[in-house]
Amino acid sequence: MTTFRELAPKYSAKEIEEKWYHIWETSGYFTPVVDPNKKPFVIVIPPPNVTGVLHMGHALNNTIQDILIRSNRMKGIPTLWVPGVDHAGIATQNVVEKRLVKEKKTRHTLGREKFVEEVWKWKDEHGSTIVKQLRRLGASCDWSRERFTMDSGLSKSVRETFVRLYEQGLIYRGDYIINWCPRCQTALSDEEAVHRDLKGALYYIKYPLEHSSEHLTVATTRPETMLGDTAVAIHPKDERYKSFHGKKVILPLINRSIPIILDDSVDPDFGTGIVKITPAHDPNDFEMGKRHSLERIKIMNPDGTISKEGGPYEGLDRFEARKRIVHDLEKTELFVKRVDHGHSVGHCYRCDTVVEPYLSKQWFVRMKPLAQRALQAQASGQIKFLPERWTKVYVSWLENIRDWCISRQIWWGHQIPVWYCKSCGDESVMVTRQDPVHCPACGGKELRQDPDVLDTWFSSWLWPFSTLGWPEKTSDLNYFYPTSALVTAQEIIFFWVARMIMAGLQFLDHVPFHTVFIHGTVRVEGGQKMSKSLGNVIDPIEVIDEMGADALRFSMVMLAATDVYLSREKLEMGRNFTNKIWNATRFVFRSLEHDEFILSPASNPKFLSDIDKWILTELDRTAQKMTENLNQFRFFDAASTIYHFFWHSFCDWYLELVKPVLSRPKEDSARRAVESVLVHVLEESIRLLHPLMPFVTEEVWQTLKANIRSELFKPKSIMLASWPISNSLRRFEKETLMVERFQNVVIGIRDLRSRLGLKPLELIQKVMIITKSNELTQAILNFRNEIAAFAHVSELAVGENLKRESGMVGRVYEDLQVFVGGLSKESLNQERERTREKITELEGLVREIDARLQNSGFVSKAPVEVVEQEQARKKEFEERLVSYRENLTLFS
RNA sequence: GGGCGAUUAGCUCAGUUGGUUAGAGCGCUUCCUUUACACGGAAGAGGUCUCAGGUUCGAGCCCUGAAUCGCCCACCA
Repeated sequence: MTTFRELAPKYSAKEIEEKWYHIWETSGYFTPVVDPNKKPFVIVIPPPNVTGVLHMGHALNNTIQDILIRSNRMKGIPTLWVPGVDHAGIATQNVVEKRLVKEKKTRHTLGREKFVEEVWKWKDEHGSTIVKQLRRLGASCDWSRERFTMDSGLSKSVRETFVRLYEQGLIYRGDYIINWCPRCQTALSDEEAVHRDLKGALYYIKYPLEHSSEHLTVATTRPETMLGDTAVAIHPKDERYKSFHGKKVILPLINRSIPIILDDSVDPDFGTGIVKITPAHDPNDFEMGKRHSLERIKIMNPDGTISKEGGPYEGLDRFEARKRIVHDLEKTELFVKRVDHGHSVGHCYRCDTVVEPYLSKQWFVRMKPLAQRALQAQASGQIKFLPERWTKVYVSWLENIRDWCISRQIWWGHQIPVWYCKSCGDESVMVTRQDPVHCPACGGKELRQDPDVLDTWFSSWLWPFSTLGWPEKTSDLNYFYPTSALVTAQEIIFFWVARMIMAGLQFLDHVPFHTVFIHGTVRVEGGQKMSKSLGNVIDPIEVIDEMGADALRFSMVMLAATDVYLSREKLEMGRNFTNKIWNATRFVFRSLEHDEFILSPASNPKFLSDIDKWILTELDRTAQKMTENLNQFRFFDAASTIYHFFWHSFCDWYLELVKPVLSRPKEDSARRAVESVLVHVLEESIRLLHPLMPFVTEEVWQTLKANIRSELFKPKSIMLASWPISNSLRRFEKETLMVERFQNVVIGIRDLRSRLGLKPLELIQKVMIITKSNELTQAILNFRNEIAAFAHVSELAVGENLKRESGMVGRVYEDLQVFVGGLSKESLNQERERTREKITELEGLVREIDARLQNSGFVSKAPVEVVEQEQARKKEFEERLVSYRENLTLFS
């Protein structure tokens, strides 16, 4: 048993964190106790990639989730946080392929089956890295419900979803232009092609008119695609080119005759107003090709080299081909010019290769009908974004949604549940829940499954219900769906959030969550995103090793009101606060002489001093504010509320004030009361802090529990202790006001002391406090010992009608004045100047208020309270002015 | 091209429906090793709230415009 006396002088985060996390997990505290009479609080984790390692974005994201989970759990609500990992198709495949390269193997030499086995092996060995790291952060996920997007249950959800959508006519297969990554050799969705502005060039090339010496000049940024041109297009109303209508041009280098077509989509103002059309390599051209029934010539292989359709350029890499084509054209009269041209080019979000618009046969989900319901759900208030402005991002994406390309030409992922009959060909498509054994059309048994796998997001979008057992009607699904909140970053609103909402509505007729909380992006100081490739990463695990998880969590929350620009120094805030908590605890513990305390001291006020009542009142206010802040997802405000209370109210004032009391004998009743208050305030503070800083608070709480016999410590863990509930009966407003007066007196004396060059421990001979009422005089006298101790004063005079002595300087408050005497001439001169400045300042303020009060508009239109308030302020300032002016006369 | 956000102390940012003399952390200055904590304590300096108009009795907050920065979206051949 840890005893109070044994509390280590230094907080050793590592040991304590490991100890408590292990106990929490093995005791099953993360697993909710289902209570049918209570509405549960549920979050599903944004599943990190199985290839991932914890970065600061995860640290922030999961800290916020854990705060919500832990605070709700303490409120006695059955609370579930579902953890899991995403199989991250392309990313994982890339990682494993890279490892194979070291062994001089490729996935093709291994074959599909062996390769997938390799990936599973890799997953088993390395895939749990991030899951372990989440534990180090303190995340109170229910690990007994941990899921993986490729596990059998989730695979079943994926299959069910695909089949349903297919049956509903919402999945189709077709030849379209998609984004193709020549390095990964797979299709990508529009969201996976990241557009970036690049410096490129616009090449002007003459296309000679057939049977004529005339020519048309086209402008293109991708000259290599001309190998696949099957037309040139002009705007039908473009007067310049009217005479070319119906004619043909000869494609240079290839010498193919291609038509001149008329199309409204041509912008006459761009380039020459003439555009070359490559239907197989450009989405616009593809559409135009459909309208004009143009041939589609694929001039590129999947690896980005020129295909045999490219004639003399066959085999060249696409960028090499571009250079060669430009070079070859330059040798003819057909090359006009090259001008610099900035344009936006898609890049593979996984490997950053420039993607190619590429014609191929892919599977798509028809998104419009799904988007419709998702928009409706938002409009009817079933979905709320926080902060609200993200609603607009969500809405405009859904309004402009395009079909989702879901097939990927990789091997790691959910293979598409589609079979083709070898004898009937690709047109006979079997899409079934059970693997088919024969072709329903011809009875043939030679079936072939579509080799493609599904986009990883096709499993992620089912996450809020697939993790709970859907499509089975499990009790988990019944009890925990829909979930309560989703916490994520802005980057995946499209990828994930919007699609989950669509899936929830489509498959369960209910939004998957009600609140979407979007937190900031973590960046490095200077503004870049934190990324490995930039080498500017601050590793959260290193920070945890060095400062502790609590420090990291607290700092992140304090910083994350908006996007976070992180630096090492900023993280010290949390470290320092952890240290403060630990040391305050040590102080409290070593001050305790008893082992039984009044654990709700506020209900026994007769034993309490005004100072006790003040700290209890502040504590109650803190509990109330924190609860409100957390309810509104205002994590920064919650954190700064408790930070301020604990550090500045509790440590700086209360602990210092009670030190003299704690030097009294054990039997002293005031001492006894103070001990109770200390235990009470400390205990409740750490309960308030627990969602933010789970480890240090558990350690402190358990030490209290081990040494104090009380109902309060009945729970086995602070995790299971109750969330403090604010109660006006625990507040002492009048005493609190008095303590604030007293604090002002102390601050005033200290200010004067420091201003007049007196050392902190140098005794001040005389302090005089002039009050405006006998009541206040008595109140101040109650604090005479504290004032003497705090301000180091040998003689203290308090009263309403005291005579100020010449040579004393003072500070003026609303209803009292503090004077200090025994000063040097130099100090007096300085203080005289300061008093003059103060007078000028107050005169200015009074003039301002006067102007306001004389403004008839203000008096007639402002609320009565505001007018009265202004009048009161004026009166107060004027009184202070009188005092300061009188003070001025005392300097002589 | 469209949209969104930001602009408040030296730095990083709060400031919730308009209403006292605009706050915090870090940094800075002065003092203090007083037995919980120097990862600390006390005191202090520091702001024409980007600019220009407007609404209002009253604007950091609402409206219009401008500038600068950042982010997102987009089929700029």
